[in-house]
Order: sequence, then structure tokens, then C-alpha cells
Amino acid sequence: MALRPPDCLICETRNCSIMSNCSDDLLKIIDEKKGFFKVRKGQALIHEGMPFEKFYFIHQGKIKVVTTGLYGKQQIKRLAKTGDLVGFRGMAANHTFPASIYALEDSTICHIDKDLFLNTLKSNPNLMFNILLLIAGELYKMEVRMKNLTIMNVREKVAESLLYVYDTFGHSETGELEVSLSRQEIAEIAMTTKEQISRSLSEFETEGKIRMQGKKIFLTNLPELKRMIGVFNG
Amino acid sequence: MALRPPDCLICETRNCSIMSNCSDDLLKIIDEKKGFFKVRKGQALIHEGMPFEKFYFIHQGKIKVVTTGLYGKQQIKRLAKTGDLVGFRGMAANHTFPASIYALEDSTICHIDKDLFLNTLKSNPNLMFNILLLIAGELYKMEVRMKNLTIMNVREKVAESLLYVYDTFGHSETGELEVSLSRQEIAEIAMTTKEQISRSLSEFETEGKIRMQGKKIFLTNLPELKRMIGVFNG
DNA sequence: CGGCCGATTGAGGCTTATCAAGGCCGGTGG
DNA sequence: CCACCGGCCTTGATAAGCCTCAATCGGCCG
Repeated sequence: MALRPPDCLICETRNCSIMSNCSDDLLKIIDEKKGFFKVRKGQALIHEGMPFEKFYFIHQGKIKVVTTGLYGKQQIKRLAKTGDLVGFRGMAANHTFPASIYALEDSTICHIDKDLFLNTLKSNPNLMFNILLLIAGELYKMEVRMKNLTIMNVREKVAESLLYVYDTFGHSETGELEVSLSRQEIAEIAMTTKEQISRSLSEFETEGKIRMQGKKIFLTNLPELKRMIGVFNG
Repeated sequence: MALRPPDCLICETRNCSIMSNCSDDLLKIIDEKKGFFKVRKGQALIHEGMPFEKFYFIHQGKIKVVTTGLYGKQQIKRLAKTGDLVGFRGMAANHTFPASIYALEDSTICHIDKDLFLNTLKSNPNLMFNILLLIAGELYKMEVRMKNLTIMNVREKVAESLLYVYDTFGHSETGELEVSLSRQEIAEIAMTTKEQISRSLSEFETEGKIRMQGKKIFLTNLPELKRMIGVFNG
């Protein structure tokens, strides 16, 4: 369990991440200044309300972003995985983190100082433009999700959430979701209750839309699930 | 009703808008290339699904951003006014506009070519950084709003929507909302029905939270409204 | 003055959250 | 190896909140 940080220049996530078109010189600076740590499944790497001081990259793993709303209700705003940049919402939210982030499995995290990263951006318009596109994309996805969650009924929200997990964390060739989530966690994604998740999943199984086996969930009929939420092109 | 476009260099919205730290040279280029038009109350300036080709600035007026969801349900995603940049979500949404935009009152609009604006950004890191912060701010606000709309009950959503209109479009010294919205429109902001809006507004009036007079709505007790939605600091 | 459109108010029914009971499964200790 | 325990999941019953439909009201304009 060595804590030797990975080398940015040969990081396996470099090619797919936002840093893909970052020059070697720039990366070398980031590499020297970056921090690195591990988090175990279930542990938090960011606590809601903490001052915003760093940007975080998921070097390896899966995380959930959780906020607390009225009456203490928990909501999973977002899921992220290896290669994703997280925590940048602190930039806009009065320089505190608007949400907590928990590891869904043992994960490794790199982080760099806020000011260093922002200065890097300013001296590198291409990188900044990529970040801009990234954030604009997040905004677009969030607005679509908001539209869905405020209009859909429970069954539709559950279907949408399953597809969201499927798209975000991937799946085996049998359609099995590559993450283990409790009913409560799925409920916090779909903005409903754990009982409704149980009911909907049971219904979906009898309707042949999914298959369950222990804690595993297989999406065996994607077109049907997509049709439920108004996606008609397979 | 002359259609002479305003001069960017002396535009009254320059100081408060995103273009505030744009150099005169840059503004001169934009000024020469920009388009300008008027739109009457109720008319659309952007139609959902249109190809994304321009960025739009509200030179003068008030607008609503509307999307259509499952079963044709309309939702008002956002309100904007004089000086605001609108339409940039098309950037992320596969280069089509994800929403329609309607004028809430007679308004004047400036627009510039997408590529010209993006090139301007790339050659001006400070401006790009401001746009980045703007978008990050929009993302943050959208996430807060999503949390609210998915957790709150109807009364709370109506209170939240009234405060949103109040903050966005301003108010007279008597607390009167400076915009005229139908019950249906308020419902599309709060994600409920026009009947529930009627009921909630009547209740709020008897509870002394607001006052109504014809089509006018006065927010006469802000602290009470804010307390309803969990804002305790006055 | 009449008609039309939006707002209001009430009644009914549907969806969903909540509460409660029972089942399943994995872990632990006898 | 088996019994027990606790946590999570499932399923059912109930109740509350909300949407829908419908009737009435009120203002505005022709």
C-alpha cells in the first residue's frame, strides 16, 4: 500500500481526461506540486461546507457527490469515476464546497492547489477553453436532469437513474452495472424513497426490462428502458 | 422604431455585463460585426432545436427560457434581463439550442457570430475566465435550484419561485415584482400547476406574506418567505 | 352589454411517501 | 456446523399531498 504518487506524464488517465492536451512542461509543474491520497470505500474526501482550496482528480475509483437539502434529505447530485475532475463547483459557491464527496469503492485521488491550477489555466487558453466546455457540458447535463426529475413519475425516474449509472460507470457484456449501490443510494439519485426503488425494480424485472441476482443489477433491455423516458432511437 | 444598433463602446450595459473588462479594440470589432433586432412581448427570439450559430445579449428587456419535457410539459428554466448573455447552452448541447427563449416584454437583442465570439475568447484569457466563472455560477445556481425543486413541497416551491423572480427582475420600494407573469408562467417556474399557484398565493396573502392587487404581486414579508425555504438570515 | 380569457375555489381521484411487518443473507459466536 | 443477530430488502396498508376536472367569478375588450 505504497503512497507514492503516480507520475502525471505517464498517467494512464491523461489521454482521456481534461488534461489530455496539456503540454509536458505544464504537466511537469503540476506533477511536482500535486498531492495524492487514498480513500476507502464509504469514506469522504470532501465535506460539504469545507473551504475551497484545491481541485481534485480521481486517479482511480468511483465517487458520489452528495448534498443535504431541506429537512436533512440527502441527494446524490452526480457520480464520477477515474479521470474525472471534481470539486470545481466550489469555485462559484462562495469558495466553499456545496456538497460532500464519498468514495463508492477504494479510490486514489490527486489534488492541486486552487491558485496554481487557475494560473495554469490563464496561461493556457486551450486548456481553459476545454475546462469551459467541460463546465458548459455539466451545466447542460444538469439542466436535462433537472427537467427529468421534476417532470417524471417514479418509474420513469428510476429508469432514468439506472441508465445514468449505466452510462457513467459502465457495464459488463451482460449488461451488469459495474458498481454496487444500495436501494437507498439509488433512491437518492432518483429523488424518491428506497421502498419505491424496490417496487420499481421488482416491476421492471417482471416486465423483462432488467434482471436481478443478489445485489447485481443487469440492464437486459436498454431499448425498453430508454423508451420509458422518451428516448426513441434505441 | 428605428433599428439603428447601439454602439457597444458606449452601451449602458457594458459596465455591468460580462463584457465589462473587454478592451476598446476588441469591442470595436464586435461592434462592427454584431447584429441587432427587436422582439415584441410574447415573441420567441430562439426556438428549441434551432442550430446554435450565435451568442445573444439582452440589450434591453426581460426574457424567459422555456423547454418542453415529457408529455409536452413546459418548464421555465431561467429568467434573464438587460445585460445578460443568453443562448450559450447551445455550445454544449450538440450545437442546437436546448430551449426556446421568449420576450416577457418588448426587448432589444444584440447577437454576434458564434465563431467570432469564441475566437475573441481564445485571444482574451481574462474574458474567457470571466465567461468560465459565469458558467460555473450558472451551474451552481442550477444545482441549488434542482435540489430545491426536487425536495420542496408546493408551498415552498412557490415561495422559492417568488423570491427568484424578485431577485432576478427586481422590485419597487413597495416590494412589487417588476414583471407581469401569468399563474401558468409562475407554475412553470415552480414546476407545479396554475391551480396550485392560485391556492398558494391566496394562502400567502391571508398569512400576510404577500399582497395582491389586480395582476400585481407585492412581497411584503421577505423574512417569512425566506424562512419557509430555509434561509434564516433575514 | 355580451363574450372571452384568466383566476379562483371546490371535489374527487391518483400517485407517492410513510409506517409496519416479514424475509433474506452474511457475519459472528457458540 | 448451526443458531442467532443485524442490516438491507421486499411487500402491503394507510394517509397525505398534489393533480385534474369542473364550476364560478371577474376583468377586459369588442
